[in-house]
Amino acid sequence: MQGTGRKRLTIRDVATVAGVSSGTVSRVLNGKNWVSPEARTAVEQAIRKTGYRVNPHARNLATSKSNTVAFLLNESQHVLFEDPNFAHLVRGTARALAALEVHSVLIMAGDAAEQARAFAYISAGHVDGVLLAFTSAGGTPLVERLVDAGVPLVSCGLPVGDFEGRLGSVAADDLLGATQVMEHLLERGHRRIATITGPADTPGGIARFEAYSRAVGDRFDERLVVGGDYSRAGGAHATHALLERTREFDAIFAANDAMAAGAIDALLEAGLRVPDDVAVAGFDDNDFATATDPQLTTVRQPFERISIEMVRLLMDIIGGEQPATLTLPTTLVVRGSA
Amino acid sequence: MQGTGRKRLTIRDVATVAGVSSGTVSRVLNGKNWVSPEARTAVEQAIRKTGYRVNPHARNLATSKSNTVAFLLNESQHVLFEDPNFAHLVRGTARALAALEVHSVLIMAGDAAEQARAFAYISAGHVDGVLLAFTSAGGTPLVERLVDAGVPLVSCGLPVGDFEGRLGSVAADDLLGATQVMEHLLERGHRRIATITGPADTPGGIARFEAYSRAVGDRFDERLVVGGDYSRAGGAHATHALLERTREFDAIFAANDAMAAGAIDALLEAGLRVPDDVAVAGFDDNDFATATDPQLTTVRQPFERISIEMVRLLMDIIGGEQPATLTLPTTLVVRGSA
DNA sequence: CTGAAAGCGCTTACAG
DNA sequence: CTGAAAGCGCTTACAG
Repeated sequence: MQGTGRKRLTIRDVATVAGVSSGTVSRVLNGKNWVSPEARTAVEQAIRKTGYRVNPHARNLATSKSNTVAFLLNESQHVLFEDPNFAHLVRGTARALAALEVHSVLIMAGDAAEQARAFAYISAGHVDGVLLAFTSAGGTPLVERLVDAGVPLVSCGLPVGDFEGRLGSVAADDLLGATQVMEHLLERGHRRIATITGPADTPGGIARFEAYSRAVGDRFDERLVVGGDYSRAGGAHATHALLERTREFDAIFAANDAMAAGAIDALLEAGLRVPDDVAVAGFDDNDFATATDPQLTTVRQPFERISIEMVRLLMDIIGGEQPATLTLPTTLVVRGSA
Repeated sequence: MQGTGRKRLTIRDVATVAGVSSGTVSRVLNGKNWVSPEARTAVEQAIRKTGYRVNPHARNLATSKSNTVAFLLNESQHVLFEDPNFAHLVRGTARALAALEVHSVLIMAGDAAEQARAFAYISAGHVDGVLLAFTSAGGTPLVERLVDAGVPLVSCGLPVGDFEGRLGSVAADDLLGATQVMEHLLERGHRRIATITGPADTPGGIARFEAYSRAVGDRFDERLVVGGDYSRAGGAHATHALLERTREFDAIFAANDAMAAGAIDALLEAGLRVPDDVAVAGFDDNDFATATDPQLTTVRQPFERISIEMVRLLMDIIGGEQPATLTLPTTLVVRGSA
């Protein structure tokens, strides 16, 4: 990669220029303290002068670490690219990793063939650990193999399956968040609150519905519960289904913002006013929340912090710590829709 | 990564089990022919038995290659994730690379900081070459640095800027494709054809407009030309603008499918029928083309083949060949919209 | 066809 | 604080 065919510069070249041994060069490269100020500056100058760059392969071999972390996309691209939460997470973790000077790469593993390749790549030692988002059932086999192989792993949200204590995870407090919206809806005087749930095979979907059930208590009416798939179209569809069953509800709590946006679409289409006729609340506080009219009352997931903590946890695990689980608080964001 | 803390298996362990020297193990690993059938099977069995995996860092150091290629995302994620062409390309090239047993990683380089990190990562030798899609002006500086550093590179479409002969590229024949649609429109009897152009800083945008101009010839009327940004919303917006200027047109050629879909949105909204009042044609033949009603008449870009050729070209360049430029033919796809 | 050995470019105890 | 040296796990001429 050195432009012209020139032989690659090595640590020895730098040592020669600086008038020290290669061991010393390595020490300044790695920020060790057992280096005299003079030696250090001599080496630093030599590096600048020669344009030396360390050879990662040699370093990786010597340390048996790669100094890079993978963000694993174990879903079909399609699904992920449409999800703004996912974009936040990829961006946030990349930034957090960069601050620690560790590299990050994205690895796709949508179908079985890709999963096999991803496993080979990761377990061969190309990366020191892996970050994971939204593990749905489809990605579980890969995660299982990775965990079994002893690869440090942290996911956003608990993955489906039995991984207790074998991988780290950080998630927003779904129960708290959903309770916050429900209490807000109740405070505003709503008594017939419908809900559009998330998929039943996702921890978030389950917890948010649980909070809903507790909040409505005795008034629980299963006609007011309709299933969704976290997509905007799904939210609209669910709302239509709801409207066909009954018009006797004055609020909808959608398990995420995309579905809440879809609910508003459907409500407006049906000639209903939001929030006057029906209030709508979501969950996430992502791009969808401000793309509707009225904008969404919702629960903010602290993605920035989630990203940072995911990275911190992963680095801990790579460093030999036991995998921990972290739950972060959410905050209610009140806008026009409820 | 070896599950428990066991010492990592090496080629020597395999050699011992197989009763040969480590050199021989290496030879079968690398598919050399100077290995007797007996030795080969003995080694293969030993590998299976021990579960040995080669250490990529050691191999990379010895060969000074990484056997991995990067797909560089030198745009904000946002833009790319919404573009179905991009998804095809990433998927297609990953598959083509996999067939050659070379790894692929995605690297994001949206802002300046990420670009700097991407450059460091790539030029350090982590990858042997890089694939690039849709180089717009924003990504140019990075591409320039990479090219200067002698990194093998191939882009889909010619990048903006002066890179002649210094990077490979493969693209569909925009001029041909756009001419195909225009001729189809003309054959159907349309005489007042409007166009929604792509951004003027993209080669595709320029070529498609060029073909439009040639096709309309003397009848060129600048009121029928309106600028777009390749997005669906942009296409709708452009169409509204067009309708405000004049209603005297019987067809629209949009420079891509997303804008064509937007054009249909706007036309229907204005109470016009497609294709009866106004015919609409696009370019790409991607997911948008079949998501409209009526479905789009458009030009198919052979993404599958583009992907394969991009990889082939890149491997050639990595192998020491000079960067080549490849232009692939397009085909007209006639559906209901025109 | 195969073994012994050098070499890839670092890091890191080990002496001093 | 620093140098000499071993070691990381492969690949690849070089002999044979």
